[in-house]
Amino acid sequence: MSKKGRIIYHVDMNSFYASVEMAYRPELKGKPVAIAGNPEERRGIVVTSSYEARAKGVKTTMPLWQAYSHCPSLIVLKPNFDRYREASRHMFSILSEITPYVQPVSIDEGYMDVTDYVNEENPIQVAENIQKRILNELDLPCSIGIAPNKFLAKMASDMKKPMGITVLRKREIKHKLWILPIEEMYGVGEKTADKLKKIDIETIGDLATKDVLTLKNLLGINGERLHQRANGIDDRPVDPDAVHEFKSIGNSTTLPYDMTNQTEIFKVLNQLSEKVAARMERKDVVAENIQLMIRYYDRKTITRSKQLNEFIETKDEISNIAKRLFQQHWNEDPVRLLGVTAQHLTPREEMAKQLDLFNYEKEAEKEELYVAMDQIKEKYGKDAFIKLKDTKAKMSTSFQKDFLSEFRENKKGKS
DNA sequence: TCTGGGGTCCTAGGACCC
DNA sequence: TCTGGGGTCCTAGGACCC
Repeated sequence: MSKKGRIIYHVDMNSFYASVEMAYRPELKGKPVAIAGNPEERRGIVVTSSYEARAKGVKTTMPLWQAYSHCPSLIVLKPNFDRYREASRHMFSILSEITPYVQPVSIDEGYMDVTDYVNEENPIQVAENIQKRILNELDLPCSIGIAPNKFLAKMASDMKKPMGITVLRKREIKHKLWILPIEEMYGVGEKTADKLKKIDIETIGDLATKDVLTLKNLLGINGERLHQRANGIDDRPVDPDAVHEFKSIGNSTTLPYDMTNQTEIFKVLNQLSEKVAARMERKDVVAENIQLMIRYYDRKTITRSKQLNEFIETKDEISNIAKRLFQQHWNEDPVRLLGVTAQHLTPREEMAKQLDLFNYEKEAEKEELYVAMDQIKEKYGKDAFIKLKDTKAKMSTSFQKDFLSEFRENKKGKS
């Protein structure tokens, strides 16, 4: 597939959680609605809010009390993740009717490569149909960006909300993209924006026309990449399989109050480990690394991990490692948040293959060891060999390895 | 009485091997 | 009796996104 002629959509649901709630309860329509983690507690923050709430100054990640102060009539709801997942599945199934090249990137957005499924003439028409179907079948608004690559499609879908369809062609970059402030660029967060502003980069255009070397020195490889993106270059393919490739599964929780009692803390670690184990089982994966996260009362956060030389999967295996890590690294300060994450995941089927290979290698090594010993017997006589055999039982694995590599070297030298 | 919970990717130093 | 450079793994932390 040629890179030049791609047509990529980025479909982005508008204030997704709030919109789903409004679809379920139409009486909420037109009202300021916010979804918050735990509305009963002071620690809740706004996860999503309706456009009516946003108009009053309510913003994502804002603490609830602050949101109320901006908008006293705010209706705050608990998240119903099952509903959101259900709506998400339905939405993606609509997209998948157009093309199999659909890559979900989160619960409420995804990319589509429609190059082979859309005539040159009608990409906008196709996008309109998608938008209408999602609205008719789910009562949910979305915005769609249409562009020759993922980055531009992502930026385009942000340009008109809600219910927008925006085309961003290569030749329109200068007047549609470059005029945007640098902090609106996907991939530029607070820290990077600050750094860029220090060298007088205020807009995406400033970034695009800056020399790459300066950017590389400032931001490393990311500087190079951002420069490319700002110039409309992005070759990343739409990868429908990316969803299945899990790198980690973790659960974390901000504690109802700061804890210093280890028994209480261990109880939480058990609960978190149980959740992680359950999700691992659902995804049918095993882990080789466990990470513990501790956030202290002052928000200072540390992560500590343990690489294992075996595959683990049960809640006890996970929680034992998490608890050990905790004991090793806790500084006895009050703990605000705990997290347990399983990393280096392997699908169970692949694990079986890997174990087979491992065993095979062990067997092969054993064979080699025997051959080496036979040679020693020949060379130095039976007595020497018997002595060697006695010590063999005491040989550590690492010693055996050294022994083998030496043997291999000698063999190489001879042949 | 600020700031959740789910992730991904990158960096950088030290260990270890060749 | 002095000392290179590349590759990979492990660990910890940081930036970013939704």
